[in-house]
Amino acid sequence: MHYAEVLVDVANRRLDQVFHYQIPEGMDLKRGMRVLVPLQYRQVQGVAVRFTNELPQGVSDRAIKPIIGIVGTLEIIPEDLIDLALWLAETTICSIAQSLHTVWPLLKGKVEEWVIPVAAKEDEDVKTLQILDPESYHALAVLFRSRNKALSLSIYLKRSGLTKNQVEQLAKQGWIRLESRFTSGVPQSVRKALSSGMSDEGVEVNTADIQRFSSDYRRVLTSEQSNVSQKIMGALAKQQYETILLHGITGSGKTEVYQRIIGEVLAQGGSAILLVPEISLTSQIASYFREHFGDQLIVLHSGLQVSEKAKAWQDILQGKIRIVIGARSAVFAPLPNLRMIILDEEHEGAYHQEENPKYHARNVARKRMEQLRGVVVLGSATPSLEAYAAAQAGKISLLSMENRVANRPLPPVEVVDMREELIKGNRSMFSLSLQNKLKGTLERGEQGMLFLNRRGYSTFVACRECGYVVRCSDCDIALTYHTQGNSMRCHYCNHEEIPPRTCPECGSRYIRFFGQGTQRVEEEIKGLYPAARILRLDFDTTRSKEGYGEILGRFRRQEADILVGTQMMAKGLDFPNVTLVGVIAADQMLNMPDFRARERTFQLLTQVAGRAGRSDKPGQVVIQTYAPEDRAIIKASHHNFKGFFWEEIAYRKARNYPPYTHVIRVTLTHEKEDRVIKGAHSLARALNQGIGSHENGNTSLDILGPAPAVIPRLKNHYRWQVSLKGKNIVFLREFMHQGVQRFAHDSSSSGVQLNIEVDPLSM
DNA sequence: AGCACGCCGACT
DNA sequence: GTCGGCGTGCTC
Repeated sequence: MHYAEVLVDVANRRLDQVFHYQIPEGMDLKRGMRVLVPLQYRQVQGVAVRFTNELPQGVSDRAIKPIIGIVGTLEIIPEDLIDLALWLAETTICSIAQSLHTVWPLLKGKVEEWVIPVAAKEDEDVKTLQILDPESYHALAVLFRSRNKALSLSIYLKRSGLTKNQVEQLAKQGWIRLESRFTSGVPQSVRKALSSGMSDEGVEVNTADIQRFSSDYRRVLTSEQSNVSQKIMGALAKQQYETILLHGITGSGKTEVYQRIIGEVLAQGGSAILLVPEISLTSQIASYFREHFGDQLIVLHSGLQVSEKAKAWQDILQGKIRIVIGARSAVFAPLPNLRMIILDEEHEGAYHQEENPKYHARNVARKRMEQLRGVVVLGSATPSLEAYAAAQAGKISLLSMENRVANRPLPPVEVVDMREELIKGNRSMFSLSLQNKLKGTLERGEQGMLFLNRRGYSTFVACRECGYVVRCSDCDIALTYHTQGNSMRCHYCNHEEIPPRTCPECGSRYIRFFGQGTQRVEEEIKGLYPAARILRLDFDTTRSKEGYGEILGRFRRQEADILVGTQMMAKGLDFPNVTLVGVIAADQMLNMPDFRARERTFQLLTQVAGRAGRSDKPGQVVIQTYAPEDRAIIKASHHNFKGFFWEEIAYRKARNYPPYTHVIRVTLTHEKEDRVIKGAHSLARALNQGIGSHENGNTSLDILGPAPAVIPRLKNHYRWQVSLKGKNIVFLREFMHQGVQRFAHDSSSSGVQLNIEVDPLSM
């Protein structure tokens, strides 16, 4: 007997195994095909992954059901991508259904029940029914009146007002037939949507950036650039997997290197993927590459319409496209003969996906290139400690570019100690030095950028009498005051409240706003320089008002003198007239309760500082801080990445933090507190059972918790945590996987949601 | 996930 | 008595 092994498309850990089905006579089933299969009471989609003559123990031959049919015969999932999906589910500990959908988005579409009237019953019998059972008659009339004489069950239930049971009764009596149909998620109108000639995201293309890139493109490569390109081409020629870290300071011209090496990949008949951290950055870099590579190139990211994405995928599969530029999800692009994946700004957190499967594009790129024997290039001016440490350990290669292209100097950075400002009697948000420099910048008709990594007006609202802090009723998070609408908002769930006039705890009138946000910066600038024109760039303004591109466009056209914003202002922006950059409170990031806070502060300061003086006008940077002696601030002010790296990596090693250790964190959530607590204890027990049954004698392993999560309640759900900590990530994953499987079979697990994070980026 | 089965409290 | 809520179990 020949069976097909099928992965079913149901996002549940308990179904993460192959199910065996009979292959009906005459069915031409191939590996990677999508199939419709019966699973208990329903029919589900699945992917045929293997053929076998054997059944696993405990599965009897009589239990095996036949495959119902093949779905979309043309779309066969390539073998390496099936393996990639299995690897992804294993390494991120998510369900196989979730990883399959991520690796192969064409899997969308669903099985639906349809109601079809039985033709023979239409005339005489229906009239009889009208007399005997008027209610059913009306329900049937709905169906016979519908245009195609068939409706999906869900629509039919709404229109007829029947319950599912009543519909099944009608089916038993022979009036109607119930049938499962597969509705593909890809509309036929695909072509139409794409021929209208929009830019890649339907966003206005930024001409200033295109011009900048174009002039760069015509330039001959510097010796550093061509040297580095040669070395990467050498790696490519070996036809072996290799990861190369390209550390090049801001303005050293990494983009031209990417262009040169992608050209080489194409010349060898291969194809390549270039990843950028954010969707907003794809269009400008794509315009630059399009000048050279024309329509062999496509932009791919999650912001595209379903139809656009489907069309793009079809073009890629048919070999019409050889370069894909996109955000992290583009790392899965099924390019034939893929030889290279480049991650620009590899240190960016946006390469990590927060939803299942919680993957890091860097790891996926490495896996794909291992499979296909290609090259991964990681580019950054401020590499992640992880990547640079791997390079120092010889696990990946390191190439450096230490000079800027036109020999433009990096801007001088002044660090201001805000404690001294207070001693001087200056109680404003701005140091005297920053005030002076702002004044000069405005007088010269130049522009400035002010950076504060906190939106809203103030960070919390509290009573000065009793210390009561206003918190979100669903999340237990301190609410942030926004002048807009005079409201307090929860930055986790967006819950909104009017601030109280008196303290709800003690009744005092001393309710005050503490801390500072971007709205407050805007207001204070207006007070100091009434004539200055100000724009604000943060989550609130980009969402509610004109949006990101619009605000940047206005600033670029110099319709404003000062741009106030959060970290979304730091990335890849190039405004020639900006000569002053001020960081209002560098400590805000530095003091986050996270061992990576210092690394992030260094990266952000370096990037923000890089916004000043990008043309021939000299730039200057002011960093305000209460911790001027901190290494992140000192090294960033000296533009000294290597110095920072060696100090910080020593600290990580001494404290046994990543990359010297690994963590898997599980957050359990449920509406009811007692259910989460029970669940968390049960999971901890399930994990503890693993100790001893494993050969973990010389492998370090700690089980931490169960304990309430850092945010104990979020969106009306209680949260508890259990974590694993240890040296060997492969062992940790396997250990956790088995623990979770045991937990899933425990009764206290039902209804409790698990959020599993392997090597979480923030702790 | 999605469905059936079985067990308990509050209604005609 | 029985309706319906929820906890439990199973899927080739």
